[in-house]
Amino acid sequence: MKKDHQHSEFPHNVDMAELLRAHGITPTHQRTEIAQILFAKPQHLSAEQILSIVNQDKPVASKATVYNTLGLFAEHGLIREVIVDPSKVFYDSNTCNHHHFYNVDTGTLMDIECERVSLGELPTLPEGTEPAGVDVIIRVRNSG
Amino acid sequence: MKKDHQHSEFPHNVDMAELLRAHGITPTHQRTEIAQILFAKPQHLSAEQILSIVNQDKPVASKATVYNTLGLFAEHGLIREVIVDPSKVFYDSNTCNHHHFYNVDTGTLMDIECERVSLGELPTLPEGTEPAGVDVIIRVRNSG
DNA sequence: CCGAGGTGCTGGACTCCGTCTAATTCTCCG
DNA sequence: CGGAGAATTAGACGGAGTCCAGCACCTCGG
Repeated sequence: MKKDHQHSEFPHNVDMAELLRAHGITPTHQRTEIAQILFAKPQHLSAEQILSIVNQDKPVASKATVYNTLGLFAEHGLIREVIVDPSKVFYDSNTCNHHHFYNVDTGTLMDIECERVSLGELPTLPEGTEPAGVDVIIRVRNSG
Repeated sequence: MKKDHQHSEFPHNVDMAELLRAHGITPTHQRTEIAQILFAKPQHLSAEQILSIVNQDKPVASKATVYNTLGLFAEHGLIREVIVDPSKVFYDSNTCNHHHFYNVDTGTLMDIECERVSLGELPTLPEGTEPAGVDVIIRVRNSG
């Protein structure tokens, strides 16, 4: 199969390439395509969803690349992993400090602006550890 | 293989049987054995760990039964599912309102008494939903 | 005592998300 | 150009959890 990593005909890609570079990530065709999907709007997508979206018109990235890329983005703080469902991880393109509603009936994830949750200061951490993130998940179910 | 659901030679089992009945669960040999493991002390075990503990001396319960039982216990509020690691679910025998530290380096889970985390009142829930639980997870990593 | 029906348990096959591997392609720079 | 190192790929693999068809055991009525 022929590849064309170097052709970036969409000006949009340039912005994404800059964004990636700004986070210390070498931009590639696959990475910019995935970044565009993620940053099209604030949303919560699973790896499987991203895999199918990125390849819906023509094959762009393999499963391994999607997983690698999402891990890389999360590692560099571009996106945030949200673990609420044991069966899959969601990736959140909103990295502002915020929390989540999770509807256990529908599997839907919604943001909560952090001002709407008053969380006091952190308790003393266990010996020899440093903070790596705070997740607040409010699980809800349909009342109907 | 011969079964003996009805023989409960350990007085301990009686307590567990009562506990199960009090939560509307029919006590069986497998269920009381699993309950004893869970409630021996406050702890966080995965389904796989429980499976191997319950069968370490002699075969007591199959994988399917362990999963069914843990789901049943969680459904009836005897234990609490803790979802912090995408690769497995932990079951927490402490159902008091509390939160968790999760060490991402070691995979260790620790309780935080709820008094040590000041969490204001819930934000307005999404339309047509009712609360189903609040999880606060403070992720830490080794600073060494 | 017998048989029927209901609940619970079982092992083994199966699914699904995610990871690994070995081989290929791309990029970059001397 | 040419070679080293990074990125990507297809497909095999792994592990947690689910499903299913059949068996074991309990209860109850006759």
